[in-house]
Amino acid sequence: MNHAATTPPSQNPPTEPIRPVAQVPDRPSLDGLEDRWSASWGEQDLYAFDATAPRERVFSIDTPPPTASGSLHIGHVFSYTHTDCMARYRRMRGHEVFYPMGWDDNGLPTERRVQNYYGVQVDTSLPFEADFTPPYAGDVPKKHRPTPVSRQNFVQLCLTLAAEDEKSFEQVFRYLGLSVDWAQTYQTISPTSQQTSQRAFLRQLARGEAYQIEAPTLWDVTFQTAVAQAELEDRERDGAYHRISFHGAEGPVFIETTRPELLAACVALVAHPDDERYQGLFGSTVTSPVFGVEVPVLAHPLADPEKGAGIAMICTFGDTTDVTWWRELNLPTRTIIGRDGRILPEAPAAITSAEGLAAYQQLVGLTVFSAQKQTVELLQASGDLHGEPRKITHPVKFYEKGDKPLEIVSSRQWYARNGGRDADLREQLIQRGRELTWHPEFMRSRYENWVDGLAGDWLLSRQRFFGVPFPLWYRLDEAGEVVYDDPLVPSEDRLPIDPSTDVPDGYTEDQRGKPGGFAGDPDVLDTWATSSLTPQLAGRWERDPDFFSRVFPYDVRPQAHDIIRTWLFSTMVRANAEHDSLPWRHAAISGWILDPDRKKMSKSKGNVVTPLGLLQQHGSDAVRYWAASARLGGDTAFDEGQMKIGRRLAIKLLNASKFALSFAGDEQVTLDPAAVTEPLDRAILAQLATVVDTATRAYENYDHARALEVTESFFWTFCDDYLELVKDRAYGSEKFTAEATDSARAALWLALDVLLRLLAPVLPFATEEVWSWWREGSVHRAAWPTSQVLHTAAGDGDPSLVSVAGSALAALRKVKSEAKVSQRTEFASATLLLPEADHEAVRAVLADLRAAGRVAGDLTLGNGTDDVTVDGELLPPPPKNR
RNA sequence: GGGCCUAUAGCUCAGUUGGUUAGAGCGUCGCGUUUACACCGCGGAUGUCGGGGGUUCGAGUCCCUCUGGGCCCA
Repeated sequence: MNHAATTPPSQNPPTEPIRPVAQVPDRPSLDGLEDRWSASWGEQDLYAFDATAPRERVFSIDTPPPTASGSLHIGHVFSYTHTDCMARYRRMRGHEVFYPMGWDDNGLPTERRVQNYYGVQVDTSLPFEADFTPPYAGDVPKKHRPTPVSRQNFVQLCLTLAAEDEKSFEQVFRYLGLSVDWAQTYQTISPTSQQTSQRAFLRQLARGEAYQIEAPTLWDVTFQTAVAQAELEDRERDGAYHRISFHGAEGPVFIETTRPELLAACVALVAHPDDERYQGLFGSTVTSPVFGVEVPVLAHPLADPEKGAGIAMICTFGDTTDVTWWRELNLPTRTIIGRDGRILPEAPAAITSAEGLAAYQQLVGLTVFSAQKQTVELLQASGDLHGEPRKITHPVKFYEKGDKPLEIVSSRQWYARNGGRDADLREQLIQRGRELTWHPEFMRSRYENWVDGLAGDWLLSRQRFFGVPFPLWYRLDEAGEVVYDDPLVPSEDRLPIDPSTDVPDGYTEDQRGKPGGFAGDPDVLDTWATSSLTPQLAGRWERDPDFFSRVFPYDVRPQAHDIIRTWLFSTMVRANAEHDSLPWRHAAISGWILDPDRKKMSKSKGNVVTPLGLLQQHGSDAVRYWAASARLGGDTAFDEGQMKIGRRLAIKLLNASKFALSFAGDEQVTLDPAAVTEPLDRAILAQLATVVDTATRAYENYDHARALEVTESFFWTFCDDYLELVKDRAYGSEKFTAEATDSARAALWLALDVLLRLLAPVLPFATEEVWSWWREGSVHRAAWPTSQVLHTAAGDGDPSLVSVAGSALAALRKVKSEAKVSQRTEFASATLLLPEADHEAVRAVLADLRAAGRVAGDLTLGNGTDDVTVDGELLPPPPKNR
């Protein structure tokens, strides 16, 4: 583990100016703090990044850009709070924090939202309409048939809606109190991002990392686009094994398949080379039923003897195993499924018999689903379907955003090397993963697991409308056919370009689409191809080299674990290739929010809790408290109870602060360690010194939850025991000397000063509010506390005094509680029974105990156990007021 | 099938490199309107640390194994 703590740039003791007179409200309240302080921070540019800071003083964050055209959910609030706690801690440590925000408005989610919001659909054949008004805006009736619009109009709608969504996101994040520098915002679709993305692609192309190839490709028939491995997910689906007979020289050969509709696309049968049942068949041929195509029987180790009949038909293409077989066994291609998911009009050339062609005609134009039914009927008619289909459930590959099973079609696509076909590169990327410090550590195995399992290179091209275009054109030969081999590439200074409107050098617009002319690449880049460049986008790569050198490689990438295989991995691939470096030093991986049933929270569950509503209901500090209570990597229950606790903590902080500051009256609060003379006061500060050290160590180790826990737990002891014990003394009761009173006040103020700083990252609003009562400037630009001042004040004070005194106080309270009388009831006299070893400690705080326990007469000590008890005489309870 | 995480009070979770009698908050029950705080305070009760085995003077903690939950990959 890499625990190397960053050397703090400044370790000055706190010197932030103290106001001459503290202004404490009569009734402190959390209400309205979010609006007031977020506005104030904005006006002051409190979180502005100073781009002149030297790299070693910069702490840079590669913030996840939320998908602008979705909606923020509670998971965003959760993980962004983790990041913000880090950012605020680092800022207080004296780092210049680079904390940008991005909006991921590029890609399919935006397309989908625009379609649904405006009730439109792209028709690429339509021309641009300058004054186009969409038929609806968010109020599309159910029965509305999408209005066709041109691609350019559609893109404009995407940009318009994304901009609106971004505004509302920013509002939520400001309300949440994220200390983002809002001047550093970027969008993944902006011209600058397109330029960066296209530039990076051209570099990949120049280095030979990007290439195009005609190959079987996973295809989503709904979205009409190719899909990459990283976007796949398996879903359990019902299916059925159909037992089908092929006709061999020695009699029928039975295979079992879940996809009988692909029979016309069958190119071979395959069994495991060791499978004794089929030894005699290897090398022979059989004829497919219904279509009458002769196919070979082959051996391949991927054939699973346990599965079905142990012999399978290979079709082009039913699944990824078919693709492997097809490639490794050099099989022909017989495509029957089109890109719309329907059976193609043209039968494969291998089907030659009249019966076969007639049968194929019955399938043409059918969906996969209907084609299956039809094929089954054909098989039944020919007597080649045996028995009832045997129902099973099996994993089927889906596009993660789609709802129809993926098909595999052969198509020309762009790919980028990512180690999927290259053991050296793969090893290099795994090594990069080991250079990265993961929080928590075990998340690295997710990464390695993914890299190890890569099945091929990164599919870059998408057949969509809204996205970053490929910055390429192709020559058209004399027949008007596209010449793919030698794309026309723009120089980098022309970027960004749109090949559908821009013209390659040496050509004119009127040559577009003409024989001997050119054609633009119609595709857009995978959104991850742009999102993998967030360090470069936010860091102004190639646009401002000085700026870039101050932020890159970044200090930390915060994100959730579900996108390790996509965002994290692809960013590693790009940085490794382009910069020969890690993109960041640390990866801080947040867990997920689970609903009370321990399931991942999702919109489809109909959970209508909006983040803003939640923040308004409980207060931002309260919600942040809930989020910050969870350590990195831990999946966490959505728990409003925890938010209520956070709210109480924030309120308690206001009230305890008011109490401590009230003792100054019209005098200036002082932070004078020398004034702390009483043993109990020194004890509490000694304990707080340990808290500071522990919390600091925790933050250095990206463990905000531990820092909060130790601080919070101290704070409650501080309030419940310490404040009660010193109350009388701090008020200046005549039972105490002026020096003793001053000691209590000094300790309270010193403790408050430190506590506000410790809690500032988690509770930015309440701490800023209190800070403003008595300090100049913002607590969020104040120095993180060190234990030094506290040690000075505590001297040789024994921190264990606090707990000894606390349990003695609890024993006194318990007597009253059990006697069912008010805590104001006085003891005539009392004896504390506790271990003799503790007597000396308790004697040191006896006066405070007498006051807090309201012992009118003597308070003496006797021998007892750790479980402190009291032998005492209570006076009659005081009369009830009012 | 391979891998990762997780199992501690009714609930949510802490428990450092093994070290007496296992903690916190919530909830619950009882009491209390005390001039920081009723968005409050005080006090009480609550556990075979998932099961089994092992290492050790000593295991919630380390090892093995079984079981449950969650996730990633195939």
